[in-house]
Amino acid sequence: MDVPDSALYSVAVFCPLHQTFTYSGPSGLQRGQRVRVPFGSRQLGGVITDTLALAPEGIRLRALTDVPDEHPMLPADNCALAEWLARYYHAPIGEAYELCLPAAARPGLALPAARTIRHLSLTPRGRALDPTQLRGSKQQTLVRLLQQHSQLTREELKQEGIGKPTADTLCREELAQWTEQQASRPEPARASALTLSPAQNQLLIEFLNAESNSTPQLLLGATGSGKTELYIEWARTILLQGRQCLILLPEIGLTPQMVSRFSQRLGMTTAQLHSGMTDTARLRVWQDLAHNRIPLVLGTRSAVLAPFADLGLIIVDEEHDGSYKQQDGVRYHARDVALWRARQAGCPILLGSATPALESLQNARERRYQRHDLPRREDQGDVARSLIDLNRHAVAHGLSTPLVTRMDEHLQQGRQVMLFLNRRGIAPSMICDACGTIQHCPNCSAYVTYHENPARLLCHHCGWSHRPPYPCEHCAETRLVPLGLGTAGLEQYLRQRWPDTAIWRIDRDSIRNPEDWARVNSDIQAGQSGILLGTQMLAKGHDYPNVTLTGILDADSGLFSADFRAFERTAQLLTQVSGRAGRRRARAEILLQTRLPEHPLLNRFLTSDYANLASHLLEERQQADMPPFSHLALLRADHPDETTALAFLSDLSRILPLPPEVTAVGPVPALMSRRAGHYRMLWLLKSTRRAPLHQVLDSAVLTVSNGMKIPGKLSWGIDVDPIEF
DNA sequence: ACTCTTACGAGT
DNA sequence: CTCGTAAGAGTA
Repeated sequence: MDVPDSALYSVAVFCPLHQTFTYSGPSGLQRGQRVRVPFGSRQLGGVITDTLALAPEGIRLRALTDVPDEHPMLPADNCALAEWLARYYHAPIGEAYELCLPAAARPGLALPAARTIRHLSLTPRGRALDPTQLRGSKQQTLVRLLQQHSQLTREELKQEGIGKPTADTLCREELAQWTEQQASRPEPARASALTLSPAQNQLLIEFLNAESNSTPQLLLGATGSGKTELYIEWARTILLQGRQCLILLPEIGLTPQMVSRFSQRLGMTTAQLHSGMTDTARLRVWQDLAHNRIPLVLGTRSAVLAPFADLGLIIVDEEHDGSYKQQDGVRYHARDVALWRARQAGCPILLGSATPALESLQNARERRYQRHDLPRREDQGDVARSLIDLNRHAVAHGLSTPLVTRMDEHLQQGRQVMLFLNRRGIAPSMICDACGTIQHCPNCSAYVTYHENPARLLCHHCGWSHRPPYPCEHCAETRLVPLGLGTAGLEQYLRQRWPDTAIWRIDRDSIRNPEDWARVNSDIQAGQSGILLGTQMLAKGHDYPNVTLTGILDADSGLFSADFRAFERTAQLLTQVSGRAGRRRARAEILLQTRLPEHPLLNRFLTSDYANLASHLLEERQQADMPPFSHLALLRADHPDETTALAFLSDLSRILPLPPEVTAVGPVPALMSRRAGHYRMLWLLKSTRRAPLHQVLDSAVLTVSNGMKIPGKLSWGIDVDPIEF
């Protein structure tokens, strides 16, 4: 028998609006339950946020159309998380709730009517493709497309003969068994003294003591100091209490390696959450975490939004890493979300890095965090750093004569040499041989790069690509030649100059998946003499104990950016790259090629550790009244037409009253002023206290949603604590 | 975001 | 006078 719709609910509807909507529905529904609602002429998904006693006036009350689950899909903690995300990042409430659900559980996604792949005509490059005839990654891509377009599950597709089922990587009810095994181990802290160094053990005891207070712990652990072992041993004690651990990592590339280290040392299977998994696999982990069937998970950015039945510890590895910041939609920072979650769950949190963000170091200075330092292990040799003045030495193919001499010496001794060049491709730009014009991407304010295998002009910012020959944008002659040096170009030269030496290239083009990483890495670890070269992927990856010489080919490349964080990022990158090498006794050296041998940052880097560099940078930030000594937020507007984007922000800046503490800059063009055919403008807000900043952002949202006219094709948004301009 | 409504210009 | 694109408003 049908129950009449007797109750009223506030629903966060999955659409980009900054309000909830009221619906009638059967009584007894709870906050966090998924619903489907009529919205205009559409049916959209949403989540119940509240029960109401009476409806707002002047609305046409409509009834929920569907309640797919018996119980709330989002636990109370995660509803609170969604509300906080919407409030802090000034995101539409429905988008914040949608973000907190795994993709496979977002009922509002528009689903095409077609249920069978027979009705689909997928014709990439104009040719019809039969997925059963494809193999490997091509097939996977097609399977993903088919899934999106056909609404078929992976299993159903498999019945059609397409794709293979996902492997079950989860650890299910092993925990009781594991805990029993652990009982035979001695007391945790003492047990670790078997396996941990005295310094590590001391820190572990400090961490265990810190569990009772709510201060976040900051671990400044040099590369090679053994941060990971500490993570694992702290996690072990939490698991033994029967509570859950969340370990955040910046990159999907690092996850498999960490998963196997955790699994091995803990003696249990560990789960992972990252964007490389299928939606179904992620949904399964997500639900197992919510029901306490998984004790520990390693994951990238979005894992910080997962539900936990009994969260006991959060660890954020490489906490300074920019990939923790989401750059579209709800622009959250996973480290900051993690801090909020730890506070809410009342559990300890550890931020670890060899090169912490200046924000975190300042928080430690102000005693908001407790700082711990972990030095390198004693058996590891020291590193000598020096500059090579490129104004005084000949350079061929990016390598100065002194660097080549040192490379030959190290290679002859059977050592490995590492070359760092933060540009991929054959060349970072192309110049016209006829008129000298450097070529731009037709859609972005950026240079095109040149790649080979296959030969292509590429834009690294929008994905534009063109097969040569390509006419010059200025004179239309087809005489473009590569200009400058990228990692692929360097590799070509190295193979020619050192034909009998092993060469390993590590960048996004040569390392496409974790398997590639693992293969190249085990090759290098085998210890054979050779040269490895790569982009910043080198800084994020593994340790290379046999590398005794590191060459930074262009130490200046990070010093010219208009971004106020450029020096911080350069200091972090140089420190991380340097830290990869020089382990195990042998004295290692680092050579930085520069055209600015007097540059204070580079000179300080020669003699100082990161903490010392950072305190100088903090002083500069304080002088400039920039973060962490002030807070930033920005309003962005994108439009195909530059004046429209500008006009929108100018109007807003004229309308909105600014509290005295808030200063505004602009509107100004973004550092990359045009991207993918859209002009991007920014209006920058700065304040010493956060509250007045949020006040301005609130009134901006109010102004735009109530009555301010928005031109078509204009997309606008708010970025709180931005890291890109 | 999406879709339904209204506005205006070229074509019959 | 109708069809087609474009800008605008509203979603409970």
